[in-house]
Formats: sequence, C-alpha cells, structure tokens
Amino acid sequence: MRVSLKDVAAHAGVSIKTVSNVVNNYQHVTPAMRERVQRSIDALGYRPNLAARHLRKGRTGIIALALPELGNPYFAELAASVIDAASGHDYIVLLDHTGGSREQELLVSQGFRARVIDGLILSPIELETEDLRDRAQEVPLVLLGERDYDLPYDHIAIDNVAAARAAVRHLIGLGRREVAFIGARRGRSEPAQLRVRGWREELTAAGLPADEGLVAATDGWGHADGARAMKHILDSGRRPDAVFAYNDPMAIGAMRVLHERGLRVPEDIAVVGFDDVIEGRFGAVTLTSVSPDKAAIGRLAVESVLARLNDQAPEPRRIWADYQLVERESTLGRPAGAGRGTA
Amino acid sequence: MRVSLKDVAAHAGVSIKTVSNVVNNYQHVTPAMRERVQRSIDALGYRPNLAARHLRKGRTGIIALALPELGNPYFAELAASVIDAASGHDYIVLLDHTGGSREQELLVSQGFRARVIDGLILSPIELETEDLRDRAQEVPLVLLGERDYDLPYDHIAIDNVAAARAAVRHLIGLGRREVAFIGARRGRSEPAQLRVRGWREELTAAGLPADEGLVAATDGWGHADGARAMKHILDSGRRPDAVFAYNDPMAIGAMRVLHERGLRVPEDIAVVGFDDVIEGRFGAVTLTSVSPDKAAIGRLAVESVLARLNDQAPEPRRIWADYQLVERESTLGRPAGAGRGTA
DNA sequence: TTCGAGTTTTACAACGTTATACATCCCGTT
DNA sequence: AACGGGATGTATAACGTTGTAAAACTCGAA
Repeated sequence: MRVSLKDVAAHAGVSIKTVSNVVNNYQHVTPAMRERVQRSIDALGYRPNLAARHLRKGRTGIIALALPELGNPYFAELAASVIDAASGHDYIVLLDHTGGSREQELLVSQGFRARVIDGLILSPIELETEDLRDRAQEVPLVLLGERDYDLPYDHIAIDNVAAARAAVRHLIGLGRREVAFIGARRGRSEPAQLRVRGWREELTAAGLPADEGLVAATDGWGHADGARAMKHILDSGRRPDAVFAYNDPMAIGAMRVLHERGLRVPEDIAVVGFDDVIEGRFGAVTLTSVSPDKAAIGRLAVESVLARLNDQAPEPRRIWADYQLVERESTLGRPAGAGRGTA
Repeated sequence: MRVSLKDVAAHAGVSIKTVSNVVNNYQHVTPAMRERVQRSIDALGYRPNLAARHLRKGRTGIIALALPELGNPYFAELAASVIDAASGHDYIVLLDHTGGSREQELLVSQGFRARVIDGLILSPIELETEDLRDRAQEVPLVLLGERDYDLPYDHIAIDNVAAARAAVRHLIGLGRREVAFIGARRGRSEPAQLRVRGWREELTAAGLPADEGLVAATDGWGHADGARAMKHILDSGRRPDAVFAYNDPMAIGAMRVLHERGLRVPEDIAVVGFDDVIEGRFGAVTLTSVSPDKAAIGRLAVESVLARLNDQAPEPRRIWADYQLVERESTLGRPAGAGRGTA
C-alpha cells in the first residue's frame, strides 16, 4: 500500500502531526527537524493522499466547467484558457458539456453531474432565471456568456449589445443598408437577445429599419444551422447586402451557401461573425468577427470562483471582458472601433 | 453544514450503516426499510460526500483525459465523446491539455498534474517509449493516437498506415502523380511517421516515386502551420498535383494558400485531410478527409480504462477503431459547380 | 535555582464513508 | 417447543489527513 504520514512518522521517530507540519510548511518547525523529516519523506517516497486531505479540509482542488458544446471552437478555446488559469492556482478542471439543453444545464447547476467540486463555472444557453433561483447554494457558481440574469452570481461576459452594435455599425459604415441577423433561437427563451438587440439598436440609430423579416431563427448554433438560416432568407426572396451572424461557425455556414448560390462575399453580401475562432482566418474568404478576449474571460472566471470560495468576494458582480472587432476579407472596407468596459 | 449519513440515520431512527446500505443498493434490505430510509434521505436532501467515499474506497469516480490541444476540433470532438462515454458509466472527466510538449506529457503521465483520478487517457505527441517505461504504476493508463509504443498499455487508434494509404490511393486514382505530404514534424521524434509511411508505401506500390522533397515538416499542427508548409513547397518551385495533409486544419491552411496563389482545388491541386472535422464541410471547397470513428474511440478508451481498473482486462492490447475516407469537393473528379468566387 | 513567556512538538479528535464482525429476527424443521 | 440457518440490521473500527489544545521544551531574567 501507499506510504502514509504514519509510516513517515515512524521512520523519522516523530509524531504524525510533525510530519504533517513539515509537509504543509508550518511556521514553527526547527530547521533541524524539518531536515530530518524531509529525509524520511524522501526516503519513503511519501506523497499526500488527496482524498484524506479533501475530507479533512472540505476542499477538493477541482472546479467544474460546463459548456454547451466542445465542438464549437470558441468553447474549446475557452476551456483551454480556463484550464490554464486554474492550473496557475493549483486547481484542476472537470469538464462537462450540456448540449445547450435546459435539462442538462439544470442538472449541472444543481451539482448532480459532478459532486466533487469546489466551484462551478457555467455557460448557460437555455437556463432561465427561475431555474437558478432555487439552486441549493452548495458551491460557488460563476456564469459565463451572453445570457443576462438578475441573480446573485458573478457573471463574466463581454458587452454583447455594444459588440453587436459595433459589428452592425461597421457594416453600415460600408454602405450596407439591409443587414440580416442569423441565429436568433427558436422557442420562448431568447439566448441571442442581446446581440439581436444590438443589431436593432444600431440600425435604428442609423435611421434604418430593423426589419424583423431579416432575422433568421435557428435550432442550433453550428455551421449547418447558419447554412439553413441563410438559405431560408434567400429562399424567402430577400436579398440583404450584409449578414451578421450569432457566431463564426454560423457565419461560415452562411458563406458556404452564398458561395453555392454564386453570391460574392463581400462584394454582394458582407459577413460578420462573432467569437473570432481560428477557422475564420483560413477560409477562401477570411471572416470579420467580434473577438472576445478569451484568455481574460477564462482567467476572470477562475479568479471569481476562487475568490468566492475564499470568502474574499464582495457582492456578486458583473464583470466585463474586452473585445475587439477584427476586420478581414468578408467586410473589406474602412476601419471600425474597439470596445471595452469594467464593472 | 451538509447532511451526512449520520443525520439521515438519526432522522430515520436507524443505524448509519443501514442508511449506507440503502444508498449503495445493498441486497438485503427489506422494501419497508428501504422505503423508510429513502424518505428520510429525500426529506433531508442527503447527498453522499465523495471525498469520504474516496478515502474509504480508494476510488474517485474521475478519469483524466489529457489531449495535446483543445483548439484542434478533432480533439474537442474526441473530448466530447469521452465525456459522454464516461457519463454512461457514472464517471466524470477531468480534462487537461499538454500542448503536445514532452515535458507536460511527462508530468501528466506521472500523475503530477492530477492526483485524484482513477485512470488516465493520454494522447501523446512527443513522449518517447522510455518516458513511459519508468512510469510509477499508480493508475491505469490508456494511450490514444498515432504514436506507436511497445509498452504494456492499452492503445486505441485507427490503422494510420492503412488510412493514409487509402487517402493516397484515392488521389492516385484521380490520376494525380505528385502527391505532397504536409505535416511531418521536425525534430528527432516523428509523430507523423505512420501517416508518412502510408504515403510512402502507397506511392511505391503504385510505381510512383516517393519524393521526399514533397514532404514538408512543420513545427505545429494548426492552420497556420499547414499554410506555411504549403508556401514552402510552392516557393521551392515544386508544383505537386495533390496534397495529403496530416490533419484537416493543416489541409485548410494549405487550401487558403492555394487560393491566394490562384491555384484551383481540385482542378490544379487535389487536397485530402485527416480527422474529418466539421469545418471541412463548410469551406468554399469542401474537404475530402479520413474520418476516424471518434465516438468509438472515446467509448473504447473509457471502457479500457474501467476494465483495467476492475482487473477485468486481459493483457494490454492494441485496439483498432474504424475509419472511412469521406470524399468531398477537394478531390472531385471533375470541376465543382459554381465557379470560384472572384476578385 | 526557579519562573515565565515563547517556541516547538505531541496526543487526540474529528471529517463522512464503508467493511467487518457480530447481534437479532423470522422462518420452516425437528 | 426448541433449533438451525439464512436474511436483515447494528456497533465499531478503519481510511489519511489536519485543527485544537495541551504538553514539553528553550532561554533569559529574577
């Protein structure tokens, strides 16, 4: 069996607690004693049993990250950034995916999928405010993403309305007048509402009609959904001169359809995506996109969870991460601005 | 504080162990007793403390999955499939990424990054046989991916040589004679060696020269690396009529360069990738690719780890997963429909 | 020498669970 | 009626760690 503190203590001829003190770098240990115990530790190859430590301290050193789907590279990159951030605090990350379904999100938020965690970072899609309200407050929860909840949890996101407005402003600046929005979600909940709102506000501000006939609802968030939505718009006889998609995969799916129909990007239709995933930089037409600071989001999420875990956190707050509009071939034209903010 | 077995026992007026028996579905519990205890469990909202269970049983219910990088959608999709497979066995997945560096892979393989796990699924890139040989045998290890080790661990992969040969055979069948390979890795280790070997064998079998001048080494595995490699080949004055890339992102990066140089895919140069990631289906030219059965790989990996954990596993073995060559526009016999976008 | 105030080490009791060994109960058989 | 044996429930001791409180040192000053 494995070496325990008891074995080390016996080997060094001291009490168990003294060994524990050495292991944990307790202040009051004489250098001589530390040396002696350390020698036994090395000799026996002792390594702490984390299960016992967890039981005793009530901490596991694990935080869970629940994302809608890993297939979307934005979430994959976000996961990577969370893992790195956590690693810097000696935390490891348990990953789960919900498929963006309310049921799974509920299970995750109530801790039924993972019960060994110190904290949870959740990026909800369909979850409603009331779903989270009766959450048994077991471990700290930090929310990520576009949904807008009025709840006592930290929430990290970029300013989706402002970012969407920047994207639409950019398109208008190119002289486009009919800007379609791809990716409003069907059903009662409206996860895309902030981006749709930004689209609407900016058009209105520019004195253009926010034509709801140019808003295409979809069932999912992938390439295929974007393609279907684009087809739907074109088949309905509309011919917008610009498309703003909920995210990059949908934008790329839409561009594929435009290509199949012989429509040129950006000459006939300009396209802007959201998330700035790597694949947008290598298509035949590179994609202009809103680029959230993923590294910052991951870092802030981890820091928030850990702060709350250590009771160092003030009241729950909304934290804004930076973003940037990155222009590429799909909207060749003149420069646009960046945005940012703080809570 | 949280509800423990003790609380439930007091509430139900029985001993702690009886409650434990109910929780663990122990055989000999009368329905009446089970009912009564269950009522208390529900009333108090009891949920087992995994740290304690872990300490007692020596199991955590967690397996770790260590992948080179999540940014590559192949690995992201693989992670999703492992998470789903594990979930079916009441296991959860701790995710780590190594960046494909030997140092990180070593840390992971020796359990220094995560020590609360029952088993480890590792997809190594640079790790050498000897690095794994002196691994302290703490938890079961299952290997994934292209590397070929002669070690007592289960190894799950598709037959890379055969798959690569199928890809090259397909290109030769189109009448292509100069097939470049993109993505051999620099340095002493040769992670891409099996696919290069398949490339070489198939060309030779067809009576064509395996021209090493058409093999492009890269530093990484991403879009940008593929683009660089393609540029390198073209700049060296070579003009192959086909390209076989180590993976899809590299193939897509290469196609972008071909597009920039005014070379048509597939008319001038046919392209085949590897992994069949979703993004290959939505470019201006969709990508022919070797499609490994990711769901099977995830499932087999989880099953292998758990079998070994339960001592139900025979001697370590190599397990082959299925694959398929999916043909798309990048290797179409005749020119694709809508002309290429312009400008 | 004795005392006191710090400093260093120790003994012991948790943390919440499951395994072991034992006690009890309920039967059908003698 | 008493017995034996399987089915069911219980008390207790681990698992390996850390927090608490108390004991045992050290050292300078009375």
